[in-house]
Amino acid sequence: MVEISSDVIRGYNDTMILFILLNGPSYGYEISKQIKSITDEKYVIKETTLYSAFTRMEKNGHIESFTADQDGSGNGKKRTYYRITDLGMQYYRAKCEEWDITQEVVAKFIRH
Amino acid sequence: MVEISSDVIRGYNDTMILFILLNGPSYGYEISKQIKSITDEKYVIKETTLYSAFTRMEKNGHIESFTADQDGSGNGKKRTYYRITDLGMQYYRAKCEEWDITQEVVAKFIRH
DNA sequence: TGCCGTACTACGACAGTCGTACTATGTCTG
DNA sequence: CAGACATAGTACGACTGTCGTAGTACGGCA
Repeated sequence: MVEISSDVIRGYNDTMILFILLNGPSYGYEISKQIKSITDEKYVIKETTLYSAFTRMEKNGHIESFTADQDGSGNGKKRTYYRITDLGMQYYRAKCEEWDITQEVVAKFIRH
Repeated sequence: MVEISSDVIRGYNDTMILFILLNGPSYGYEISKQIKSITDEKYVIKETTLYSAFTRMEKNGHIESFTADQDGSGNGKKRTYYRITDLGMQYYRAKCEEWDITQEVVAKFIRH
């Protein structure tokens, strides 16, 4: 099994998180499970990486947080949800474009 | 012009350097120029990044250094050349495989 | 009762990149 | 002839993102 080094993904964790949030607000634990399942467990984001990404991204204005119950009962435990902002959308789109270039560039140095 | 963030390339600088060295020994300034030209100036490695990569890679045993004159005259200024080692070759091949997986994984989070 | 899953927070370490600055030589140009 | 520019580096400290470790707290299930 080829392991993906974090140095490669570094710079795309935020993009992955934003991608998940395109489908509506979500929260830490759920996002980490989705990343795991989307990648067939080829990439599993570390908890600390994820939560520190939230802090950074909220500071950047790419996401907004709000708290809500786990169910709709109004008495349940609270969870911190995040939603993507307009700025986050812009950032996401820019990252997608950047990815195209990056792929091209790196490919020139790959020989099988 | 889409700029490639260093966080993405991080982890592939070494691979790029090794790729250049596949064609025989080379030295810092030459390698940086080659990376620039191969990528049509889409990626330009910083001097400090390059030279600190050399130190790291030699410590890792991925490259070996030796000094030689600029020309064959025997009186010229010395340059530090680097050549790829067997271990470096192995590392390079592993990185190429890793890249395939990385591409796949990141692609799942890209939407145009 | 104790463990697993959920849902986090805190803290400090580490690696790689980058800005800045400095040295030194050779060549080209006005 | 002076000054700019290309060549070929070294030194040092700052910064960012990731990660290891640890701890909290609640619910459900065996």
